[in-house]
Amino acid sequence: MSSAKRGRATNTAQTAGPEHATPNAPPHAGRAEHAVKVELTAVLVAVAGGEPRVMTLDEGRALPSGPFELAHRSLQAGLRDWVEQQTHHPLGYVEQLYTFADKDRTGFAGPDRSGGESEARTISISYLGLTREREPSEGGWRSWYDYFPWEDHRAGAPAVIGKVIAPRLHEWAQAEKGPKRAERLERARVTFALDGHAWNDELALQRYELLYEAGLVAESCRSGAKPGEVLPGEALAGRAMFADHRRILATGIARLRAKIKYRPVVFELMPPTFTLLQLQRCVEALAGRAVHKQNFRRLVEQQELVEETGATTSEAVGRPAKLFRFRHGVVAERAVAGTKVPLTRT
Amino acid sequence: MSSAKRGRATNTAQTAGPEHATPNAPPHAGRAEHAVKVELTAVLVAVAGGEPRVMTLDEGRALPSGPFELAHRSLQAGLRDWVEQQTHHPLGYVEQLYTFADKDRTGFAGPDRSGGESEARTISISYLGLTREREPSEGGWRSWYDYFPWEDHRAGAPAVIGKVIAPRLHEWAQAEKGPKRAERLERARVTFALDGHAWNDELALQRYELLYEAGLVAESCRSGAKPGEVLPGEALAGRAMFADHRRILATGIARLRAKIKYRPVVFELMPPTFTLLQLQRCVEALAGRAVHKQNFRRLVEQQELVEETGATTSEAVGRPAKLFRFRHGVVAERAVAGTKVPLTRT
DNA sequence: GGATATATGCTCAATGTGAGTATAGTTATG
DNA sequence: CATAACTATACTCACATTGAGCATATATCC
Repeated sequence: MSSAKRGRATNTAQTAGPEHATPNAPPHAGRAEHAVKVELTAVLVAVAGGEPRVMTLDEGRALPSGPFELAHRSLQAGLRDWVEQQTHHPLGYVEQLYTFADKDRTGFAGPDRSGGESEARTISISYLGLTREREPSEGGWRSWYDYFPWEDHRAGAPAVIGKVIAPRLHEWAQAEKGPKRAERLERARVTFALDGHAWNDELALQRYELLYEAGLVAESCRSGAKPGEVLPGEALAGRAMFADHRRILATGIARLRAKIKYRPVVFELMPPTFTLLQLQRCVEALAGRAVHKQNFRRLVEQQELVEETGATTSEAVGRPAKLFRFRHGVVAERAVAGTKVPLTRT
Repeated sequence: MSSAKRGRATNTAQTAGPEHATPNAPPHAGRAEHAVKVELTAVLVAVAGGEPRVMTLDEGRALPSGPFELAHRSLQAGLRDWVEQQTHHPLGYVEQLYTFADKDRTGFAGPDRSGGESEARTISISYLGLTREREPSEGGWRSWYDYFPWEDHRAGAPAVIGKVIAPRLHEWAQAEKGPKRAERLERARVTFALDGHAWNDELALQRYELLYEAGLVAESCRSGAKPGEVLPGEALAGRAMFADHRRILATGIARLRAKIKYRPVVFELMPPTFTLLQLQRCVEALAGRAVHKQNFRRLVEQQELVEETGATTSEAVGRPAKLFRFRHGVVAERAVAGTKVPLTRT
């Protein structure tokens, strides 16, 4: 066996053959490959002013992104390059979200959608990044509830769900019949907590996808809108984004909401010292729901994730609060173990 | 603005310009892109004979995989094509795992690693698939514990951990000093449950990565082995695989072990009817640890995921067991809610 | 000096969970 | 056919977790 036949990268062998007995030959070696474009996209999150913020470009219509290039050492390195170049904001904690390649979601054909002749495939690899805002109002940061107004349940369920979303999803379900109708109704009930179902903050992506399918967000009518579907009312839709960036944002929100419940990642979003209420507000901003104050403290303290600095603060009215900092040793341990969050039942 | 400028796919615009004010222009439009190869890889899992099996090719050295092609409608569709073509096994439940692109992990240069001049980038998108084995001993299926012998704790911690892994990881840690040594020791303790730490079955990937870094698996010495690292002893290593397929497999195992604890996916692996013990054995095979029998039944029943068929079976000795089937309605609901698994403390 | 607001400590009930005991219904074997 | 061996299934118990609420402490504001 020639050494040329086992190049370093997968699939470099150019000839098909019966050499399957070689220890390391990929089973499909020799087939022709097709190149596609690879796009890196970042959901960069910070919390400031009690709001969960996401870094955007182009007047809030796009997430930081750029093509994966040969010069990049790795996917993450490529992403860091793009984000730092586009936003001048350094990237801290980063984790991969999802890789999308749906044909009809990447495009953004409007009423005048141009022909699809040069149908190049684009694969979009998305990442979640966590950081702190540096200057008070650095450009580009927007509350993610601008894009998903129905996701903020900190002061109870938003009116838009009962007044607009529920009835229109109901119409959408009625457009089907039999088991398909029942299925649509059930999806709507579970994801939007209708008819007594409990609100599940981690279903942010499923909710967006449901609205997309039902034709209730602006992105629906770009290319995938089926005839007969309800068309979007701007009041409902929340802010739209370029291509499938809002879907990627929803994926990031869902992932982060799930993650804060079992891994101590809130730290990445907090200043060096903070009060327990600030920490709670941060969690509430992300989860989009209220947290039981006393139980939150109990949890944080019993997990030994924080320690007192000795100092106190009295920036607002009321009894001054102790300042805490994270215990980096414990945080590192727990990065692999568990952390939880106590919610309020109502 | 010309319609040519807003093609359907992301980044088709070829000229840079000041048109940032257009509603949908990607912020980096106009930059040159670089093509890379995209590889789809499947971790296809079944449970048979009380063992968790994974579908392999090439004498167990590779996972089913193939390049993403223009003809594929989507990433999943491409994956299904490849798997069905290579294994003749239909694919049921599928979920995306991770997208890898590390330069020094995709290759497999042995002692005679060929030059890296044509350094094409390969991105590898991996998926987890769940099915049932069809015929008794269809080719290609192997126990995943052949690849990760240290992961099977159903009959207690495997001897290899105490006898081989722990001492060699200790040596590896001693090669560093100061905080780095402490860090290595702590990683070893937490992931391999040394010094009284509890075994966490979901850390399969972290364990493999640790062994890889420590030079204790065969894959370590292909390209990334640093001088001064311990070299692999074959007894320890478990079965090796082509390129980074074993890492992908570890990712799949970790994901599946986490998933069965909160989502009813075991169903995909079970025959239409089964006894509760069979269901338990399936979960145990996946989790790699023993489950408390009575509590397992309590959990399964209280979650109303199964219903009696009315029939009983008496294939082995002992009191005949009732046969159950999954309640597909509830399963569909819970696909979004929760399911849990009671473990045994020891 | 209230009124008001936040901080913080403590109790309680309901539920979840790991574990053990007891009993029932089979097959294998002498 | 009695008994051993084994699996199925029911029930109990101790303890940890968790959602909720009450009580008290210490500030600011008017």
